[in-house]
Amino acid sequence: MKKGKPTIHDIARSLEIDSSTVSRALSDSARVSKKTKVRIVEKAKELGYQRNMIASNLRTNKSNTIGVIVPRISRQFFSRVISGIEETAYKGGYDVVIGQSLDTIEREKNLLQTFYSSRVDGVLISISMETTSFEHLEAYKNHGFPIIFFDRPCNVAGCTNVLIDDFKASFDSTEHLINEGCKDIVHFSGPQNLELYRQRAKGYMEALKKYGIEIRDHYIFESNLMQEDGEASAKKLLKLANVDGVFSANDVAAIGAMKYLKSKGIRIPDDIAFAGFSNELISEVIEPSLTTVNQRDVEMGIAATSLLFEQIKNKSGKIQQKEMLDPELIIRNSSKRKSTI
Amino acid sequence: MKKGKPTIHDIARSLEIDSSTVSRALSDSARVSKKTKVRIVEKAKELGYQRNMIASNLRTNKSNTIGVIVPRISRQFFSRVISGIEETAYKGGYDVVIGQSLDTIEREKNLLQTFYSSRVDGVLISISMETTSFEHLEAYKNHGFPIIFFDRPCNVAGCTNVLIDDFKASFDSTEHLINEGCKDIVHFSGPQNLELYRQRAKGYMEALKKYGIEIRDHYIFESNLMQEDGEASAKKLLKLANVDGVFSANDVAAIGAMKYLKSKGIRIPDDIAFAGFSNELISEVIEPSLTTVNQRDVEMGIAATSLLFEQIKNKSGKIQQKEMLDPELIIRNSSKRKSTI
DNA sequence: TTGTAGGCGTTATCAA
DNA sequence: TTGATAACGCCTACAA
Repeated sequence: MKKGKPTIHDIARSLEIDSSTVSRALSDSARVSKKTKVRIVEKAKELGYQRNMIASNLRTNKSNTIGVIVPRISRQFFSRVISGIEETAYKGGYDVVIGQSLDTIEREKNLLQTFYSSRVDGVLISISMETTSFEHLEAYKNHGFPIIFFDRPCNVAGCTNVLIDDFKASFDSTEHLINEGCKDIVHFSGPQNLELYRQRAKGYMEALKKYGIEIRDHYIFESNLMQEDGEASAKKLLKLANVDGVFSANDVAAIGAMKYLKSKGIRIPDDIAFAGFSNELISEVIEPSLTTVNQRDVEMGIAATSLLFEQIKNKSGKIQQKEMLDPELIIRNSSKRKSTI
Repeated sequence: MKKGKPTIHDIARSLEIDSSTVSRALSDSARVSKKTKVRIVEKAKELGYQRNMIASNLRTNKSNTIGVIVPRISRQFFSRVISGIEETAYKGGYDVVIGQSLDTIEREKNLLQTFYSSRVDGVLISISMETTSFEHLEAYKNHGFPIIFFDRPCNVAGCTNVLIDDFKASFDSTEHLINEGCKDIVHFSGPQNLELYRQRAKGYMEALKKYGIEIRDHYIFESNLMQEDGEASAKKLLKLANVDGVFSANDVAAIGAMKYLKSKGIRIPDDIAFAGFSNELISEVIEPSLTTVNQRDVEMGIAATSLLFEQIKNKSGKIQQKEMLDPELIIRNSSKRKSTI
C-alpha cells in the first residue's frame, strides 16, 4: 500500500482512464457512462477513497461550512440554539464550526478572523457582552461576508437579526405579575449597554404604565445577572417596603434571589411572586417552579441558519432583515398567587 | 476594487516582488529581509489580506482542526467536556468542529466520514448508545487516523480512552449510602450493552458484597435513564418491601424518581436516600439537593485533547492508552441521614 | 462519452 | 535574500 491517502489519480491509474472522468463519476455527473461509473465507484470503495474536501473546497471556493460564535457553549440556551443550527445545516449539507467568545471581544475578533480565513461560507453570531461597537463586524460585512446575528441584536445597517421580541415577553411577564395581584414589582435588569436588556426593562416599564403603576428607578436593579447577583439583589430588595413581585431578566438571578429569600422565611409566591427569563432546565425543578419565558432556542437556530443560507445563495447580502420569534410565557408556581380552587 | 479576496499575488504584484517572498514574509520566515517584510506586512494590512487557510491546508496537508463527536451537545456533561476541548485546542492553535450523533450509529458514521474527508487532524468521540460494534471506527484507525475515545469506553485494541473510574465512583457512592445506614439499596442501571453502565452496576454490587449485603437481581432496574424511566422505577420500587436507598446511574433518573416519591409523601433521605451520577446543574438545586458524582467533564476534555495532540504529533498512533480520571463524590442532602448535630 | 490542460492559493525546493 | 517553478488534489472548460 502506498503511504498517502488515495486520490482520484490512484483510481484513474488503476483503471487506466483519466482522473477527470473519475472526478465526474464521483460527483455523479451525467457525462460518464453507467459502466465506467460503476467501475470507478467500485474501485473507489476498494481503495477506501474519500474525497479530499480541502482540495475540493479550494477549487470550488466553497467550504460548505458555517461558523457559529456564542458566548459559551455550556449555557443551555445556546446549546439548544446550536442544536437547531446543526440540524438545519446538516440537512442543507453543511458542516458547523463552533467557537465560544467567553463574552470577550478579543476572542470574538479572533474567532471571526479564523472563520474568515478558513473561508467558512458564513457566520452566525451572538455577540459578546463586551461588544458595544461593531466596526470589526461591519468590516467583514462590507467584504461581502455573510453574517447573521441572533439573540443579541446588532443595530447596524445591513445586519440581519433573529431575535425574540424581548419587549413583548417582558411586558407580558410583568402584566402577568400584575394580574396576579402584584403592585410593587422590582426588576432585575442586565447591563444596560446591551440592547437586549434595555428592551426587557422597557417592557417592564410599559406594563407598569399601562396599569397606572408608578415607575420607580430604585426598583430597577442592574447587574450581570449571575446567581450571586440575584442573591445580592434579594438582600437589597428586603430593604424596600412592600415589594410583592420580581421580574428578573434571567432565570439564574431569579433563582439566586429565591434561594436567599426562602432561607429568610419569605414565602414564594405568597409574599413575593417571581418571574424569570430563559427557561433554564433548573427553573422547572426548583421549588416553587419558576415562571419564565421560552426564548424559542431551537427555532431561533433554525431560523438563523435558514436566513444565512438565503444570504449565501442570493449573494444579495445587503438586505437588512429582522426575524422576530414569538416568545412564550410559561406560567409556573412562583407566580401563581390566586387560589386555583 | 477587484472582486475576489486578495491573495499573496496581489500583494506581490503591487510591490513588484515575487509571491514566494510574500509567502515567506507572512509566515515570518528568517529568509526575508526585515525591510521587505515590513513592506509586505503593511501592504497586506492595507489590502485586507487574510491567508486562505484552505489553500494553505491543502499544500501542507494539515487542517489544524480537530473533530468532536458527542451524542448531544445540549447535555451539560458534554457541553462542559467540549469547553475543555475547545480551550485546549485554542491554546494549541487548533480549531474545533463539533457534531452530534444524537445517539444513533448512522449519524456517527456520517460525521466520521465528513470529518475524515475534510481532513481534520484527528477526532475525539464519545460513542453513541447504538454503537456496540466498532468496525467503522477500526477502519479509520487502521488508516492511521487519530481517534481518542472519551467518557464511553471503546474496548478495542489500539484505542486510547479517557474515562473516569466508573467502577470506583459507583462503589464509593454505594458505600456512602451504606454508611448512612442503608441496607436495601436499589440500583437504577443503564443499558447493559454499554461498558459504562456495566461498570457502574459492578461498583454497586462490589460495595454490597464488601458489607455482606445480599445482591438481589430484582433490585437492579435497567432502563434508558430518562426522567420518565426514573418515575417508572420509583413506582416499581414501592412494590418492594423496605427499600431505603437508591443508587442511580445518572441524575436524571434519580430526579424523576425523587419527584414521584415526594408526591407520594415519601421523605428523602429519611425514608429513602438517593445518590445519582453526573452532577447535572439541577441536582444542586432540587430539594433535597442530590448526592452525585462529578465526572470531571472539563478535565476530561483537556486530557482527551492533549492525548490527541500527542497522537497527532508522534504519528506513532498505535499505542493504546487509558487515562483514568478520579471521580469525585459530591455528598448532598438526598443521602445525609445521620443527624449532623 | 472521455481526455487534455490549466488553475484554485499556498508552500517547498531549487537555483540565482 | 530573492525568484522561478512545481506541486498539493480536485474541478471544469474545451477539445476530441
